[in-house]
Amino acid sequence: MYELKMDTDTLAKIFKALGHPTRVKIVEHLIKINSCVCGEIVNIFPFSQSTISQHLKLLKESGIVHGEIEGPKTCYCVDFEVLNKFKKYVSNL
Amino acid sequence: MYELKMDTDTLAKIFKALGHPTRVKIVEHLIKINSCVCGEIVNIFPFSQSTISQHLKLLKESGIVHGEIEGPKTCYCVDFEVLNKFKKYVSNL
DNA sequence: CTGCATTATCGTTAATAGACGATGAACGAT
DNA sequence: ATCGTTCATCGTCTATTAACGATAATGCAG
Repeated sequence: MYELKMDTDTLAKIFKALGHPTRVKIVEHLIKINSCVCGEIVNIFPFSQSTISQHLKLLKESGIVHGEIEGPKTCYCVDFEVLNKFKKYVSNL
Repeated sequence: MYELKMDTDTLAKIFKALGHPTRVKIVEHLIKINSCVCGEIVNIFPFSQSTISQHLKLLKESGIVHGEIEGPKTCYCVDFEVLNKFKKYVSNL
């Protein structure tokens, strides 16, 4: 049903998405709270709302995170399907 | 003796270094042959020698790879110390 | 319908990355 | 001492990234 392996381009895109300290911290935070989180991500970091929004967009485009609109807010959470495939790849390096 | 944890900036630098398909393949290759390899890396990829040299430089700067000069050649190999810490981080995500 | 809160997008600017060819540096062999 | 091999670095060009403020879009509350 699902692809088992990730191709190199997909992997590189995820690596690239994680290639910024702020995005690493965003993903760590999303994993830690283990649920979707709406909005307050912006308040955690010393950057403007638009900058964080851009980081989230990059993370979404890589597939490691997805966001769902819930009314006026947007809910972000880790895509554990993708994360687990990614982790499996790294652990097999 | 060694640092056990990698700080976020170091991690992000490694992720970033792996954030390009060619560099992913270079690292995969270095791991597969499990030894230092001199030179012929350039021949594997359809890019110029200078481009590959740049990619290797980035990988070296991230710490995941190191290169040693052996006479007129340069020997590249994975720094398994760094790689293992990195793998441990990812597996704990 | 008006306004408020929330998030995305646009436009800008400066910095970094990706690719190349050309040049330069280091070494071994002749 | 010169030549060929190997690799790094420089300069250039284009494209992408990171950050911001400003603006737009969405949906809820009144």
